[in-house]
Amino acid sequence: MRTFAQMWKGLGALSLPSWEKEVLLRWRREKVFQTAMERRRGAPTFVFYEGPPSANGRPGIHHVFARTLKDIVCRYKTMKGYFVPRRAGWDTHGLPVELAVEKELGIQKADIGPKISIAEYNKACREAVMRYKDAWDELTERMGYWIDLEKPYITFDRSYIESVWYLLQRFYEKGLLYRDYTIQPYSPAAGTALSQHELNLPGAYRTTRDPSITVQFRSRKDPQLYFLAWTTTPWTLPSNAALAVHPDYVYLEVETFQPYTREPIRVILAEGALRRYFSESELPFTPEAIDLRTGRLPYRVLRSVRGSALVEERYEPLFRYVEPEGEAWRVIPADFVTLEEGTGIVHIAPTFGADDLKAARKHGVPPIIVRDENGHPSPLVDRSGRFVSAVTDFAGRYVKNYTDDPAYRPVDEDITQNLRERGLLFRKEVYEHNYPHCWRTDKPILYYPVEAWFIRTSAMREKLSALNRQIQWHPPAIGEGRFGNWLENVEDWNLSRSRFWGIPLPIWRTSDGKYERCIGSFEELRTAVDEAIAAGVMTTNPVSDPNFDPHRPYVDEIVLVAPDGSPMYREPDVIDVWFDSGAMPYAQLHYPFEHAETFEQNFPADFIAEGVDQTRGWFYTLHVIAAALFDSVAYKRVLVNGLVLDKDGNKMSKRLGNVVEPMQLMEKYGADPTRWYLVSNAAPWENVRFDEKRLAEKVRTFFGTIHNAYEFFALYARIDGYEISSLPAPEELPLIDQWILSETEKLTDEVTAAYEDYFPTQAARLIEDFVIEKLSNWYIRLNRRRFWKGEKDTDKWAAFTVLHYVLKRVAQLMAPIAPFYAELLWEHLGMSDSVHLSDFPESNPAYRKAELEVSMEKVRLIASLLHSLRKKSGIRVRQPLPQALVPASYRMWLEPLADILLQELNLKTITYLDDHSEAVVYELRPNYRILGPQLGARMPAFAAYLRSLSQRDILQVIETGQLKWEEETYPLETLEIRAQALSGWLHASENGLTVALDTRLTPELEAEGWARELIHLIQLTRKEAGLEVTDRIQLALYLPEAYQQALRPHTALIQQETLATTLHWLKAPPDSINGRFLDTIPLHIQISQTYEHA
RNA sequence: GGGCCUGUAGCUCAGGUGGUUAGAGCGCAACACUGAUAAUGUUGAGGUCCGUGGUUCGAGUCCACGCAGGCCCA
Repeated sequence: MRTFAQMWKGLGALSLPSWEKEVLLRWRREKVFQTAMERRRGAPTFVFYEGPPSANGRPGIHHVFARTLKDIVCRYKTMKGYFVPRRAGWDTHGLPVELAVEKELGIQKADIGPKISIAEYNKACREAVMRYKDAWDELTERMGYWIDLEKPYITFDRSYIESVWYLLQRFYEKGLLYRDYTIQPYSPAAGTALSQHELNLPGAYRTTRDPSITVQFRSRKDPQLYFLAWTTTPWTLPSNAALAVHPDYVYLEVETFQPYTREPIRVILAEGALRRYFSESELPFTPEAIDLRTGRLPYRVLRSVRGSALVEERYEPLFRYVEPEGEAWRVIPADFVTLEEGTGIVHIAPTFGADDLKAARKHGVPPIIVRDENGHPSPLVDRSGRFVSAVTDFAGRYVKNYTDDPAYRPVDEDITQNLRERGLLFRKEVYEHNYPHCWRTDKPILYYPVEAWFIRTSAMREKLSALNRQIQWHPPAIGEGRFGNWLENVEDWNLSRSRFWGIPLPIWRTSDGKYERCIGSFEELRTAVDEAIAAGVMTTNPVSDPNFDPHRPYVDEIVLVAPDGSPMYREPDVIDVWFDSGAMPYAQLHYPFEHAETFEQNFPADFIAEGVDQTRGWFYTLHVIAAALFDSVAYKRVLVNGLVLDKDGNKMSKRLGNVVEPMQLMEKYGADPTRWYLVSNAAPWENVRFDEKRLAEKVRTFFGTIHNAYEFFALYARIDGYEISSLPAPEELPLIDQWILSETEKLTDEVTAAYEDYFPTQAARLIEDFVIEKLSNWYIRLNRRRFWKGEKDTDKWAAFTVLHYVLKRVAQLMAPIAPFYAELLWEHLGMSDSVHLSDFPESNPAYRKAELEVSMEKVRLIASLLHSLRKKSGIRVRQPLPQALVPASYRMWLEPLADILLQELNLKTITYLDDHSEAVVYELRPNYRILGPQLGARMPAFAAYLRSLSQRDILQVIETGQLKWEEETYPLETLEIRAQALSGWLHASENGLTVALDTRLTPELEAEGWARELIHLIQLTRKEAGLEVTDRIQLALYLPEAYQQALRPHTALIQQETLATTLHWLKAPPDSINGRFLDTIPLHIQISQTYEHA
């Protein structure tokens, strides 16, 4: 057992990184995290979900940010008595993994199959995805993020996938999972769809020159009338299925000439596009006026009409290679129509444009497609980028030069020529724009129809929105705005990804699409395979193997049998990885196959936290799955964090070289300051500009201060062998102790409220302010003497006890945010266990003295004003001054604490000036808050009147308690009285408070100042001599006689303060004068240590 | 193009429901203290509250339109 004197060991200069490592060792050795969990087992559960990161990249500082927030909440809730299971997870599928593997293997997507088998490829992905797991685990531990890394959920696990299949089957059974096609960026040269990510690669968008043609669609009901539409992709015109107009725009019917045939025609285009095609200047209305070079055409406007009135008009198609399977070739309304380019009428090819498809579906316009012998639909351009045979005129032609054929003739030109010959080309130009290219083949992409499976989220809009309103968003704006708006307009969720490394869609179909089956468990699949074996389409059952890998390609090898005996093949897609992570509440528990009860208890989450970028990611997919299948929210509360930008507000990127490496940062400054900085700097949802300088500053300002406070305590506790004692009742303590305790209790309440509000920023700021301002700057500084003077009396003991109590409380309050230093402080304060095993403190109302807090605030304000006055006077604080003058209204606040003020400012008395004192110069101002609504526009006049009053008038108003103005009486409450000055004194004012300082010195005061000056000089000498603060000395002094005389009455004080057992005044100056008194007077100080005899 | 967020001192940020002298910390400068001393304290300088217009007796705060930056989506 250590003694208390041994216990209060100092830590020495602040070195958080190395201390933190010791704390980590201790946590590991004593299994503190596990203990913290165990102790709360059986308590109410606080459900937290960890969003799974992907371990195929290194963790960055933004991960530290999000994880700090999660950790704070979980630690806080644990201290508050909740059982908070925290299970790590890994997101393992998806494009980033595939890309990394392809880069490493030096292959491309197209090589999968020919050069490398899917099995090998997926094996490489599986190995690659956990590449940085160690770096992640290391970071997790180093930053103090308490989460269970032993049994993480992993999205590629068999059990995880089985749960996902179960969920997909439930979507399927509810009719919410369906097959359709979607328009996606597609590279015919590479033969593959491209992801958004690939389009965003640098260099993907390039300036391209394309033909830009305006063509005429002949109206069915009026053969002389044409709709003008504009396109930069003439090759899509054979696939035209509709024309779109904006329902609110004005359209004009214009009489003009066909520029190539010179026949008179009438055309329709938007009023806002008129100038683009017809010049303002008057041209004679004759064919001769046509100027093909400038595009100037004579014209006459015949009538105008709203876009909505054109809807449903029919027109003749430009090309009629295929008969549509429905009502095509009509005008439909669409909001996306603009006047920026073209005619205000948009050519719609549902097979080659995402907007086109959307609008066509909305209005029941069929796509222009052909069907093969099996009835499979196909667009008019095949997957290699060539027109199909049905497009007789251009059959087999590439729509772009995908084969680097030097003799390639752009089919766009031929189509244009064809139209021109038929009198349907209205204008031809060249258009320069940014168009996406395939990053592998450098060829322009096509927007192309791709088969896909969708979740019918559009059918759930209302439910999604209603459930969203139950979620508490921090901040609310994201829930209402970004997320809420998104839900209200949500489109169906395209689940399909034509890739390899992902959870395979568990759907099998016959080739003719007649039969289809969605599998929901391995058992179901096993049975289905048995049936297939019985029917002869399979020979063995791989699913019987308990280690069956449900990934591709193994799952692709499974063929099932349809009721009519025909084989069913798996739909080749894998699913969007966002579904993986959104399925995490269920799949991490292998629900419903196992742990159904645990699931019930852990759904939905009480709390999740991730970055804003997850709004359409994890936040969304969690929400959709829970809403669709469980009629519930997936999380009750979500804390959204902003981005971590560099110090100039730029996004961090490897390219800019401004990426902050979190491990290095924590090695250099420590995890606690990093956490504290990220949290205290700004609200979580704001973007943080990460500035290393500020982090370094945080170490000094906050951690340095609290550490100094502890070191101060330990220094004297050690000397006196302080033993931890219970806190005396408040009334037994000096007011200053009562004050700091009251502030401590207040802090406890406020910090608790901040944590309860999921606002750790506020908690951190409150703690900072308390530690720096209240504790260090005021309480400790003012009480230093109590810790070292004299013997172990009750007052000294109380000081120790109070400071110990306060530091201990701070350790607990800061523990969620700065778990390391809090732990260290807790331990060094002699507390057993871990601070993280303690119960979060409740404030003790018995120690709360609100009025004392206010008083002290006034004292500090006045002290600050008086300090500035001393400064102005040029009289140093060592010199006592006779009095300060303060308005009498402050008496009730100041009187109990007057000693503090006297001591701090080295004053003899405080004089309270009567409110009606002639010495005070007053100013009257209106109380705007009260009079504003009453006086309205007369306000300025009233204010002017008050300014015009003389001192005498004002004093009279104060005496009588009322003011008369314009026939009306105004009581004192409607006015504000400010003491503006104190005539004849050195004074200062702030916020209507004026104080003054009496700087007149008497000989007595002056002598006292000298004594203190002398003490100061002797202390310096002691220090130079290297004496301990407790060493006794013998003192011999020389000063000129007059000073000796004046100082005699203070001999005792001098001896006491300098621990001088004897003081001998030298009559004559010694040979060597070794000092100067008050800068000029010759002084000699001679000290020698007194050795006490045993 | 749409949705959302942000804009206050050199830097990072506070500024319930509008109230007339806009605050803090850091940094900077000066000083003090010298029994927390590689510590501590005090004071000071420093602002077109992004801009323009509006509502109001009164706008950093409310409204409109812009500008700049950011995120997400097209």
